[in-house]
Amino acid sequence: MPRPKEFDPDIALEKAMKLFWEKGYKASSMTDLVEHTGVHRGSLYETFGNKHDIFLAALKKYGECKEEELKFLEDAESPLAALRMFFVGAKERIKSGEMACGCMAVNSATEIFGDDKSAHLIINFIMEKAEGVLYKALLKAREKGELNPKKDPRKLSHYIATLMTGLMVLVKTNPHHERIDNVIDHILDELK
Amino acid sequence: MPRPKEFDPDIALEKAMKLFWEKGYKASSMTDLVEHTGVHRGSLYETFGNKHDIFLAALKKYGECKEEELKFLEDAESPLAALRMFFVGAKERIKSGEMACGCMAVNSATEIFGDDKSAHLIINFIMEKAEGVLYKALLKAREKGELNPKKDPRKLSHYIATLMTGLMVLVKTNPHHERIDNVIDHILDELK
DNA sequence: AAAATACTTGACCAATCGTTCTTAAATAAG
DNA sequence: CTTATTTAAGAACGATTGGTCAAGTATTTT
Repeated sequence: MPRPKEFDPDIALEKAMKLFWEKGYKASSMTDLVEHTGVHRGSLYETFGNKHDIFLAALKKYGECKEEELKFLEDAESPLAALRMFFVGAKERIKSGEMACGCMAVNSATEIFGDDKSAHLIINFIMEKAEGVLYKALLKAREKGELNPKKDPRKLSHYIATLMTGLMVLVKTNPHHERIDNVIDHILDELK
Repeated sequence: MPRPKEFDPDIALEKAMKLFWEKGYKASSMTDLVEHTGVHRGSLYETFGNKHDIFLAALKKYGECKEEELKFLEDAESPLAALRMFFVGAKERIKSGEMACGCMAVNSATEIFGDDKSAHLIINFIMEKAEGVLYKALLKAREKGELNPKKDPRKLSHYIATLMTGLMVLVKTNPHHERIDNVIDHILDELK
C-alpha cells in the first residue's frame, strides 16, 4: 500500500456539491472547486475525473442527502402529521433564507444543456425519488385513515411535488413573496 | 444622419433571446451570440452594451413576448373558457416538445448568481405579470359567475402559477412524465 | 464635392477556462 | 534501506472567454 490520500474524498465531494448547488455548473470553475474543497487540482482529476464527472458525482450525492433527509417520513408513526410538520418547517426554512440556493436538482435541470443525458437521468431519479417518498407517506396516511379517502395519493403527490418545485424557483429571486405562504397553506389544506 | 445600421436591432435581440433561452446565460458565449444573430461582435457591443446588458435586454423582451401571448386572456369573452383552453393547449405544447426549452424566466431564475439584482428584478416582474394576468382572468370569471365563488382568485392564481413554474422545470428533463398530465388535469379541475 | 458621422470589420487583448504533465514527496512491501 | 507505488504540487498547455480598438466604408448634411 502506497501513500494514502491526505483528504477525505467524501468530504471533498460534499464541498464540491455545495459549490455547484450555489453557483451552478457552468459558473463553478475548476479553480473554484480547488479553493472550496481545499483539494489540489490534480488530485481532483485523479480521484473524480474531469469537471463534468465531479458534477455528476455531486449531483448523486445531493440525491442521497435529500433521501436521507426525507427518511423520517417513512418511519413516522403518523405519516400525515409528519408531512404537515415537514411543510410547516419548509415555510420557515424558506423565510429564514436557509433555502436561498433553492434545490440543486431544480437548478441543474434548468441549467444543464439539452443533450446531457447522464445529468438528466440523475435529476429525474432524484425527483422521482422525492415524489415517491411523498406518495408512500400519503398512501400510508390514507390506509391509516388520516387522509381523506377521496384523494388519490398519486395525483396528490404529483402536484404537491410540482408545487414544491415551483417554490424552489421562486425562492431564488424572491424568498419573501406572499405566494410562498399561500402555496404552502394550500398544500397543508390538501393534507387533511 | 450618418450610415444606417445594416441589421434590425430588434430582430437581433430576438435571436439573442432565443439563444439565452436555449443555452442559458453562462453557456452562451459572445461568439455564439455573433453566430446566432448574424451581427458582428463590435456592432453588438455598440448597440446593446456588454454580454450582461444583452442578456437583460433579452430577458425584458421575453417578458414582453409572454405578455403579448397572454393578452387574449384579457379580451376573452369567457375568461374561464379561455383559461381552460390555455391549459389544454399547454399540455399539448409540452407533449409535442414545443416547450422543451422551458421558460426563460424560470431558467434564468435558477441560473443567475445570487447578487444579480437587475436580473432578479426583471424575472420577478415577469412572474408577477404572468400571475397578475391569471388573477385578473380568474377575478373576471368569478364576477361573471363562471367560477366557484368559494375560490379565492388570488390564492388560486398563486398556486396555479407555481404549478406551471414547476412544470417548466420538469419539462427540461422529462417532457413525457405522467405528472404533467396529472398536474394540468388538476388545474383544469380547479377551473370550475 | 467635401466634411461629418457612426457603422462594419477583423485583428487583437489579457484573463480565464478545463486539462495535462513533470517533478517531488510520502508510504508500504521486500 | 531500497524499491515500488501512489499522491501532492505547481507550472504549463492550448483553447476559449468577454471585451477593445483602429482602420475602412457607407451615408447624409453642408
